[in-house]
Amino acid sequence: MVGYRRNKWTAEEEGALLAGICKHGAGKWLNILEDPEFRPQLLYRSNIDLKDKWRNMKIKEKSMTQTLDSASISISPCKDFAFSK
Amino acid sequence: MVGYRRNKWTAEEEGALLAGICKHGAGKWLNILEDPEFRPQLLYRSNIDLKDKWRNMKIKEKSMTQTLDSASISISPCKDFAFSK
DNA sequence: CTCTAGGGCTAGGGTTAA
DNA sequence: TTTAACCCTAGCCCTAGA
Repeated sequence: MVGYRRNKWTAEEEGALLAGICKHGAGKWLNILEDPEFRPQLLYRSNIDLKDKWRNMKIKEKSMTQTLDSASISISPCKDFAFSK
Repeated sequence: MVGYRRNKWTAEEEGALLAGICKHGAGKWLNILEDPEFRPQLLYRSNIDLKDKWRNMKIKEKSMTQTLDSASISISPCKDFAFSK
């Protein structure tokens, strides 16, 4: 379509997504979107966008795993986020 | 949820569902499931699964209808199945 | 309470822009 | 060629009403 452009994810959006996953769980995309805690940062994203982004982030992480393993480093997806239950 | 996987329908399962519908009628999902004639092929399906699959099959058929119409072809859902009343 | 009907949402394969 | 972003839709969930 004319004027169409891809919308790249910002660091802020990624942070809101990760925090949302930690709070609601992966797969609860609409819950994350509707949470007042994350909605402001994710206004221009759909639940499908969240799902697709999480998949891409997991792929990226997986491609880094071997490097991290060899350095004895492990990642905890939620350790950097504080949120209300 | 953890460990969750999609369960794609096999040709055998679809055949059992169609034969079950021809024998018991669409909507009689539990009757179909409990029929010894079809239960073996549908062991890992719920009555809700049957309902959802039938809906999807109807959607597929509808999307083919125009093509078939233009070729003057009609489909009889039960013609390929023999069963005991 | 159980079962079905139909709307709603997700998972994963597929496609495309860059 | 690679891949993040986006599309398609079968499969699964939620729940009102019978």
